[in-house]
Amino acid sequence: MVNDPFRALSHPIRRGIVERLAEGPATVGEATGGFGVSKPAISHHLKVLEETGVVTRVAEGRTHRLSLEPDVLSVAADWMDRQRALWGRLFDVVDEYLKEEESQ
Amino acid sequence: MVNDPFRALSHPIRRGIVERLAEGPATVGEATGGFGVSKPAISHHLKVLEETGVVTRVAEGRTHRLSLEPDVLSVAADWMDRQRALWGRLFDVVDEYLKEEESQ
DNA sequence: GATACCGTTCACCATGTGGTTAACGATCCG
DNA sequence: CGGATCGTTAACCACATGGTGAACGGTATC
Repeated sequence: MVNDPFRALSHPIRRGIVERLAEGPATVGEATGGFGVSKPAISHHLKVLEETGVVTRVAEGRTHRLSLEPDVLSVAADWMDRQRALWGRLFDVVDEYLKEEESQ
Repeated sequence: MVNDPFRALSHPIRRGIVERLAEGPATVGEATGGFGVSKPAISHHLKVLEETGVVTRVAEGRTHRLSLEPDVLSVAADWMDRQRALWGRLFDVVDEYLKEEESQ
């Protein structure tokens, strides 16, 4: 299960990187500054984001330009939507049950 | 970061359990059958789901009734929605970036 | 009471994860 | 050329994760 967007999002630093890239492409330095960890640690998180397909990278001179891959993230977003649709229906079932209780 | 729904969802077996519970409460056996791992492994995954607040449990005789906690899962679902709203605008951002490149 | 069943805990193991410092390669700039 | 900058790789470490078989505690069933 190497290509798993949920795995990519399971660490707060990686979610932070995704948040910044959701606003637009950025270099490694721009996208990862201020997390309070060393550069190798950042490099590792970027590797995970690349392996899972969430982020792509293009070398530009001595910097790298990072971009989000919405299609891959959509796999996770769509899964969440499907589950939410189901558990939302559970609320309705409970509501109906409670109304039936009241009317008796 | 112990109470992190993303951590709960980072393993396919735990997502499978969530999928089943999204259709309604179930016992451990009902919710976790057929994953092809031993009972201790299942027990551990349930522990993670409980620790992260995604699942609650009520003992009923010798079985346990598991229920989903939508509020906790909504934290993850809402985050995904916010990001998706941002990366939905991303196509325009990329267009602008490419136009700036061309005009230079 | 004996036995089967549901699910957990215990002890253990292999691997993965996340972090560090040090060194490196490549690129830009004086 | 020489030095600063961007980001990676290498080597290492501590801890978390995910799995197993064995044993256990309650609860139902006969």
